[in-house]
Amino acid sequence: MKEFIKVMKALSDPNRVKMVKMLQEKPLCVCEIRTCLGIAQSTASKHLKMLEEAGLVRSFKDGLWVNYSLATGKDSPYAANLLGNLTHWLEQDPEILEMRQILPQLDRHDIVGRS
Amino acid sequence: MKEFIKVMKALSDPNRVKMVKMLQEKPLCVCEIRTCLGIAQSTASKHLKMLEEAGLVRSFKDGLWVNYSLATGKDSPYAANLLGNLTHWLEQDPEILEMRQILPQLDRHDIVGRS
DNA sequence: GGACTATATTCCGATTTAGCGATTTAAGTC
DNA sequence: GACTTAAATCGCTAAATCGGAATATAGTCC
Repeated sequence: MKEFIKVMKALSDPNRVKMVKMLQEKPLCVCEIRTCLGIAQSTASKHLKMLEEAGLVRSFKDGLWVNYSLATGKDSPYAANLLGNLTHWLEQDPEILEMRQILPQLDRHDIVGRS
Repeated sequence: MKEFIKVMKALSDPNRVKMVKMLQEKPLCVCEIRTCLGIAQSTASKHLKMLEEAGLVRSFKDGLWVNYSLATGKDSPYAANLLGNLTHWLEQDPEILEMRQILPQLDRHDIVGRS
C-alpha cells in the first residue's frame, strides 16, 4: 500500500508530472528541468527526489551534473504501469505542449540564472 | 492535466484507495464504509465526494441511504485505467485483506455508532 | 406537522506539502 | 590549497489536506 501511495502522490503534482513528460524526450539535468518549469533549483531537486523514491525516475552523475532519466519501472509495478501510460497520456495537454516548445531551446551550458 | 491530477490525488490517500477496493466487492452506503474504515462520517463523506469528482465512484440514493459503487470510467480515461488496474493491484495487501474480513460482517441496519 | 436517521456541509486544529532563499556538499578547474 | 559550479539539504512561510465535532439537509415514519 505504501509503495502504491508513494507513486500516486508523486504523480499528483503538475510540476512532477511535467518532469516525467519532459524526461520522455531525453535525460536532463536539474538545471534544465528547473529552467523549463520556471521554479527554484531547490524545489526542482526536491520534486526529483520524490519521483526517484517512487521509482519513476533515476539519476546518475556526469561530472558536475546529475542527469535524470525515466526509470525502467522494474522497482515498482505501479510505477511501471503509470510510466507506460504516461507515454501517451497528456500528449495533447496545453501545458505539456508549451513545455515541449521551451525544452529544445535549453542548453545546460547556457542557463543564465545558474543557482 | 487537471483531470489527471484529480484522479491521482484521489488515489493518493490510503483510506480512499481502501474505499475503491471495498466497492469492488459490492455497492455500499456511507455508514458501512465509514464503519469498516473506523473513521468519522463526515470524513468518509468528504473522501467519497473527492472520489466521485475524480470519476472513480458514483452514487445513487436509495431512500435515506446513499449507495456508492465503482464508476464505469467513461467520464475519465485515467479513472477507467486506474480502476481497471486496481481490480488486481493490492489484492494481497495486508490492510486490504483486513478490510475484506470486516466487510461481510457489516449490516447497514445494524451500525451502532450511527452518526 | 414532529421525531428520527443517513448523509452532506461547515468549521476548526493538526499535519503535510510546495515554494523560495540560504547554506552545504560534491566535483571540476586553476 | 583557493575558486567555481551543479545539486542537495536546511529553515522558513503560505497553502492544501486530513481528521473530527457540530450543524444543516433530505428523506422516512408516525
